[in-house]
Amino acid sequence: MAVFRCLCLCVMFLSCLSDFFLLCAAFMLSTQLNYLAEQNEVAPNCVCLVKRSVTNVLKDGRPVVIILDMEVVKPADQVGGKIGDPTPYVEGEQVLYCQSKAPQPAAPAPSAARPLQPQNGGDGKEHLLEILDGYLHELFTCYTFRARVTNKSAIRTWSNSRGDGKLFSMEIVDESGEIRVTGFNQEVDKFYSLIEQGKVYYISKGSLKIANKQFTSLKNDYEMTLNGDSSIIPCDDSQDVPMVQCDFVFIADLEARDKDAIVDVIGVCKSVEDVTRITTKNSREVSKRNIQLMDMSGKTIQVTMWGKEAETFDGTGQPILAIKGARLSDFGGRSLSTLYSSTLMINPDMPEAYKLRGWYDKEGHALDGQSMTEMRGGGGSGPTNWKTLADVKNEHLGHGDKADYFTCVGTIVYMRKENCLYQACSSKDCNKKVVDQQNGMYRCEKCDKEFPDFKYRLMLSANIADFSDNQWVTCFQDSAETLLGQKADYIGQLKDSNEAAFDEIFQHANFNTFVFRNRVKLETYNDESRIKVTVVEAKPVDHKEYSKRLIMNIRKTAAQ
DNA sequence: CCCCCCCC
Repeated sequence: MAVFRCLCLCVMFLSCLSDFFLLCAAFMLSTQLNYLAEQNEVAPNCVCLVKRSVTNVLKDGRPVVIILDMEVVKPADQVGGKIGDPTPYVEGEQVLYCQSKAPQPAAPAPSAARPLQPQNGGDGKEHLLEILDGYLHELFTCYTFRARVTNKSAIRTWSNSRGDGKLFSMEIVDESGEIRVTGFNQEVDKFYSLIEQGKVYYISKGSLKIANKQFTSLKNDYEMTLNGDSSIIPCDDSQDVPMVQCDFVFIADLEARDKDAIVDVIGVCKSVEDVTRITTKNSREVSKRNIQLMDMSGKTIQVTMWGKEAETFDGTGQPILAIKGARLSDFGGRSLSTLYSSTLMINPDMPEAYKLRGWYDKEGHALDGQSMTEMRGGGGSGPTNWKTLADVKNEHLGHGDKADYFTCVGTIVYMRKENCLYQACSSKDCNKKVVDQQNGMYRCEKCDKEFPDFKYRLMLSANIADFSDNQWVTCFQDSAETLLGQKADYIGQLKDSNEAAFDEIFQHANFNTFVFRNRVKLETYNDESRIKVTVVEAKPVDHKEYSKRLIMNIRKTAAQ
C-alpha cells in the first residue's frame, strides 16, 4: 500500500513551488533534508516535488513552510531561469492554506500523480484555485493519512426531522496538522471498536467537509467524514507521529475571548471542590466537579468538569491539567466547562507542563491568585476575590441580587465597645438573643422556652482600613474573638466584673491587621440603602504570601 | 447525516 503521510496542506506547497503565480516567502528544509542543500542540489530555479511539509505562520502573518520530504526533479541548470511571474503569497487569498476560506464547488480534479500544469491567461489565479480545490478533494478520497488518534468520542445517536442514526467522531494528528474525523452508522459498526485513543492508524478515503468552528478548537477549516470506501488500519511503527497538538491560551487572556469560544488551556490544579450530583433542566442527573486552574499569569479560573471525569478526577499533589477544547463561559465573568469533546490531560508530557510545574513549586504555590471567576453567594469554597476597600465601593460590590464576597487586608482602626456582647440562648446551636425576665430566667423566643442562664456572644462593629479607604464591618462570634484575641464568655465576665481589663482588651486589639473575608450586600431600612459588610472569616496575615502577591501586583502594574 | 455538552 502506498502511503502518503500528509494532509491537504501539501497541495498548496506543490503549487507554491511549481506554479507560476504564487511565491511563498520562506521555505525551510527540515534537518533530514540538509544533504540536499549541502550537495547544492537545491539551487535557485530548480524544480522540486514537495512530498511532505508542515507550515507555520510568523507573528506578522508570513507563512513559513517546513519541508519534510522533497525531491529535486529538475536541477537548476536544466531549467534556464525563472519560470512565469510569481507573486508573493498574500494572507487569505489562497484556498488551500489550512486557515483559509472554504473551498468552492470542486473543479474536475486532475490526477494526483500528474504535476500541476500552469494555465495561460489572465484569470490564472482563480483557475488555479479551482484546480487546487480539486486536489484537496482528491487528497481526501485518494490519500492515506498516517495519524494518531488523540480523542475518540462515545457512540451517540440522534433523531431529528432529517432522520436518525448513530455516529462517533475522533481527532487525529500528524506532522502537518490535526483534523476531526466522523463516522456514521455502518462506519460506526466497522471502525469504532478498532480505534484506540493514543494509537496511530493509516486512514484513507474519507470525504471532505467544512468544519464548523463553533464546535471545535482544532486548527483545521475542514473535517473528514468516513464513507463506504474508507479504510482504517492500525500502524505499529508510530514513534514519529506527534502527540496531541494544543494551542494554549493564557488564563489572563481568557478575559478578552468571546463567550462560548472553544479553547485549549493549561494550568496548575490549585484547588478542587468535592464532586456533587446535579439535576439538569432535562431532569438528567450528572456528576459535577469544580476546580481552580492557575497559570503563570497568576490568574485562576474555575473549570467545571462533568460525569465520569468529575467523579474520577484526583487533584492531590496539585497536578498540571491541560484541556484541549474547553468551552469558555461568562458565568462569574469568565469560567470554563469541559465538553464531551474535550481532551483532559493530567501532568502531560509537554514543555508547558514542566515549566508550570517548576514555577508553581518555586513561587506559584504561595499565591492565592486572582480569579477570572467572581463567585457570587459562594459559601466557603470559592476562589479568593482580593479587593481593596476602595475597589469594593468603586466596583459597587453588593449591589447585585446576591451578596458579593471579597477578601481584603485590613487594619482595625476602631471597635465599638457598646453593645458588642449580647445575652444569647444557652441551648446548644441556638444563638438567639434572650430576654431577661428580671426573675433570674431568660426567655428565648426561638426555642419558646425560659432558661436559668445565658451565654455571652459577640456582635462587634469594627472600622477597618487599608491604604485606599476604610469600612465599617460587623463581626460575629468567631471573627470577633479573633479580632479581640479573647473568648466571648471571658470578655463577658470582664464586662460585668472588671471594666478596666475589658477596656484593655479593646486597647490591645486596636491597630492589628488581619485578612478579612467579607460578605457585602446592599441593605435597605427606612427607605435608606447602605452597604452592609459582614466578616465571614478573619485570620492573621500570612506575610510571606501577602508579600508575594504584592510583588506580583507590582510586576503586573509595571508591565502595563 | 452530528453539533447534545448539563449547575450555580
